[in-house]
Amino acid sequence: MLGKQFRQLITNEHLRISVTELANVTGVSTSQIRYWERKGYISSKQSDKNKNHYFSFLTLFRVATIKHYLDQGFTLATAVDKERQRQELGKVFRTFITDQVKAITQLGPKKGEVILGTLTDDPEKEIYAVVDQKGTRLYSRPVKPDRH
Amino acid sequence: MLGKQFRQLITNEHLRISVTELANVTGVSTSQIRYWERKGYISSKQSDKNKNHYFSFLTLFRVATIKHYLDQGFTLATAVDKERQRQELGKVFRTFITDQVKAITQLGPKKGEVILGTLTDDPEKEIYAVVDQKGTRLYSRPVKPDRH
DNA sequence: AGATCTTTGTCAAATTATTTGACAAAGATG
DNA sequence: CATCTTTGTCAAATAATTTGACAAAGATCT
Repeated sequence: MLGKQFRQLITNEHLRISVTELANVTGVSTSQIRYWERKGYISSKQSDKNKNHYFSFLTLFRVATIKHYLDQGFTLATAVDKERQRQELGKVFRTFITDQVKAITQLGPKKGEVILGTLTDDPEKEIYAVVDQKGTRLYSRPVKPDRH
Repeated sequence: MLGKQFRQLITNEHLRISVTELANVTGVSTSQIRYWERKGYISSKQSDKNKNHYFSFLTLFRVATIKHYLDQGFTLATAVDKERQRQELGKVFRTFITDQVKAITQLGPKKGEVILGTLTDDPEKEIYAVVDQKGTRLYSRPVKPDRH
């Protein structure tokens, strides 16, 4: 199922971006990133000396969070602390995508459905979102019995 | 709100990856990617001749989908056709993330909540997911009246 | 007030990564 | 057999990045 593949792409820990891209997307300069890495606040993957540094999506989230706190006026060390305390909202988001988004199916031209699964306190009800050109709308429906 | 920033990072059309990264993540070789671009099946951003080609996340999804169909035995042209007919599940997914994920909040250490909004056919009920180390669970609750 | 630390920017030499045109090759199709 | 599709490989040229070094501004400490 393609939906599963897409979700794996998003959460793929091997998906990585270059330092320049990280800087462009987050607004944190490459020299800041270099310094933060030297301080041990963030990490990158580098197969050998002089080779490119690559950053994971989770690191991207973390850098964006640290930047958020720096913009609020905190010192770098405090921003890093607060980011750590938040336990990486990026991971929450990733777990949600991986475990809660069950399937993505296509219904027709420019129309699809995202299946979110059953309610924990009402397992007879399944939640799904309809996505089309107007946006998205959330619905519930009774769980269909398995055909096999 | 940080949750919004994270969602913007995922759906950010300016987030881009290099051709080598696209090849690594999708399993499609760089010479295939070059050929597909020459054929007009996919596109990249390139600020000038001889500069790096950069691919958007949506293009990443599309390449992955085309690869999926090639692996099923279709010719390249047919795979591209089928991908076009699917209207890019990646866009469905993106719209879902952008419009349906309302907020991501943190409740405590390694625990958070993803707010999905109200049911269209029952606007008094709000759906949310609790994310923790066990995974995720979906719940509904009455909509709280606004304080402001 | 001076010393020290934090944080970020800039530079240049060295190295890696990518682009590009060209060509080969295998298999499919006409 | 000719032509097209699709992909791989090569090498020269160019871009992108790394790295160590150093400067600078502001905060903090003594």
